[in-house]
Amino acid sequence: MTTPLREVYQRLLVAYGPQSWWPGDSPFEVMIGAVLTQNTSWANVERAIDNLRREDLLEPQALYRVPLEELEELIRPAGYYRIKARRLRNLLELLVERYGGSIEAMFQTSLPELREELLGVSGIGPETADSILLYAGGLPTFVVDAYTGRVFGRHGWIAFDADYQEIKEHFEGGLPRDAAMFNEFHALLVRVGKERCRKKAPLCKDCPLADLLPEGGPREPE
DNA sequence: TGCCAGGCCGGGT
DNA sequence: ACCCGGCATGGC
Repeated sequence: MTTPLREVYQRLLVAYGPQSWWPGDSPFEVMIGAVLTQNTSWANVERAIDNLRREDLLEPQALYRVPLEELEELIRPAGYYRIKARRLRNLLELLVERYGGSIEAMFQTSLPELREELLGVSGIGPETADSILLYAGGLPTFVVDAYTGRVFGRHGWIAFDADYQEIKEHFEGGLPRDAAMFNEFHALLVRVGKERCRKKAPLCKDCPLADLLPEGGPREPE
């Protein structure tokens, strides 16, 4: 049985409506948020971003010039603040030193090339890279996160031990290469994951995908 | 109180 | 090629 990708997408869209996702007033802000939200709730990320906004630091050159210790204190509410300050700095070095601080210039680079460049930055892994490419750059790459694997794993559509690349290819291979749809689909998966597919226990009652569950209810990892 | 949140790295087998 | 500890704040 092949995964009913389009069916899942349609149901989520009907149930929840368009998510108009990834709050951020600019591509740069979205990019910063992608790093800050690593394994962290968005509410905490917003506090950190608010701190940066208050100091007028949501601009590449300005943030690049902030001393590391100062950056650490500003983003502290987002957690992992020391390592994330270093990761932001690494990313800013790519943006400023290679692209002159121009987001527009950065996104002139082709999707596969820019993806590799981002992955070459210490602290930018596949999900963060894809989030930047899709949500800041509007480029058609599918973002996989913990919810994606959990929702599809519990329905038996993918293996629980499938790695990032496998899951990504599962989606990209079964859908048209459309950035707006990738954007919406991932946002909907986070929505249904948060509300109906927590780590501790699945809340399958009233889930828009409930009747697509396999016999015997949701699957669990070994 | 303890568990969890929109990961990723580096060192050890 | 895996496996695992470390990283840190705030909400429920």
